[in-house]
Amino acid sequence: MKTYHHGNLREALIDAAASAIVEQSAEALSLRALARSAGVSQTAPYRHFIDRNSLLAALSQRGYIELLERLRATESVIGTELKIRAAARAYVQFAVANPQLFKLMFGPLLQPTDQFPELHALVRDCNQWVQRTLAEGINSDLSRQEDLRYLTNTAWAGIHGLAILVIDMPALFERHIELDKQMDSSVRALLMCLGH
Amino acid sequence: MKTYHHGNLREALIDAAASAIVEQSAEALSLRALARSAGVSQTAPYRHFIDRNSLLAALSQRGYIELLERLRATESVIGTELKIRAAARAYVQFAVANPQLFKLMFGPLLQPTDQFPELHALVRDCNQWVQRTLAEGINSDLSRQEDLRYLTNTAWAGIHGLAILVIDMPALFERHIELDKQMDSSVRALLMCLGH
DNA sequence: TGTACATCAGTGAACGCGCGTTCACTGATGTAC
DNA sequence: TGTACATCAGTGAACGCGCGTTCACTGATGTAC
Repeated sequence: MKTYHHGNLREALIDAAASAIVEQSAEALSLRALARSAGVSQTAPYRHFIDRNSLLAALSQRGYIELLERLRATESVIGTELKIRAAARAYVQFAVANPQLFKLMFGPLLQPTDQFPELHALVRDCNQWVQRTLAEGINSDLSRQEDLRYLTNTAWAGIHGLAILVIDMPALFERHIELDKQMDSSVRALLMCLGH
Repeated sequence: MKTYHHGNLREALIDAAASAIVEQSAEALSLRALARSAGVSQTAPYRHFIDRNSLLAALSQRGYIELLERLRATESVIGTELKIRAAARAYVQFAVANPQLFKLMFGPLLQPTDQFPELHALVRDCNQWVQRTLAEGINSDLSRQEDLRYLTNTAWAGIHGLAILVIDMPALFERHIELDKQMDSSVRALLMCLGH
């Protein structure tokens, strides 16, 4: 059964990392542990990744791909407000479902991402998707193009901050606070700030 | 000059930690390095802290004390909107000035804080101050008390998210984005969401 | 004022740990003729 | 179809690192009489 050649070690290692990051922070992941859980010697990973950060970059990439999928899936929603709402919820739900991965993706560990071109492109795609979607949701005349960016940043910060607070300060959301209602409240604020 | 007894090693170690955290994340701080930079053997810290986390908790405490000072200093501002604005700016400015410390304070490393009663009390004070200040700034009738909390969480998330994005995704704020203007935009959104 | 002694705050050696990475290697696979 | 050989994807030992923490210790300080 066991072959000398694994066949798909690269993917298997990223799988192992994806499992491990459910319970530990990305900083706590070690190449050796991942190799172990893929059933392979500790030096085998170096056939597929030049170093530890390259593997983490691949993991982050996978996260961005899933996040983008979830976000793009909301494009079919009809109506500006409902669309924005669906996108914001998808964003927060992804973060809550994958807290450590989310923090790897939006954290400083792999930044700047210039070193990892594929990841870099995905980060850019994701940022652009968010900015564009929010910009399209704006319902008021802006005197200048520049103001648009401040507005979309503000809106994004509201959603991103909710995600981070839920992950890092769970105590805030314990007493009778339901995440669904909290998201509704935040989405309402977001829409208001976009002029709805 | 050098005495065998340091005299104030406890504070000196926290000082060293405060210096070190300017450039590294809290995770990267090591007791040994801090002892070294305090000019003391690597085991000396154990006279003052039972373990590494206790020292980090003391550092976090100091951060909360400063943040609370900065926030309380805004209480003298006259006028609800200006007061909220000043508080939000103080919060973000503290985060930007002390990014790694801010992340230690609001991050998962020391959470739950039950283990460190003094820190725990400060965290609670800070949360309460923020919630109360935002609640006092609300300018609309709320049908139920419960809704208040969702609203203040939303408002806080907006500010906290801005702080985190500025720290972790600096690329977002590079092109012609001025932090001051961004804060104004976020504060405007915050006030709008509180009913102004 | 002097002395015996308890206590406090340091020291330095050592333990055991897991890590990232390099190195020379070997077994498996694919390909040219 | 068979064989020689290049290439690929693993192995296992080893290096050097810094860490948190424990231990028995010692020098400095404070205090009771």
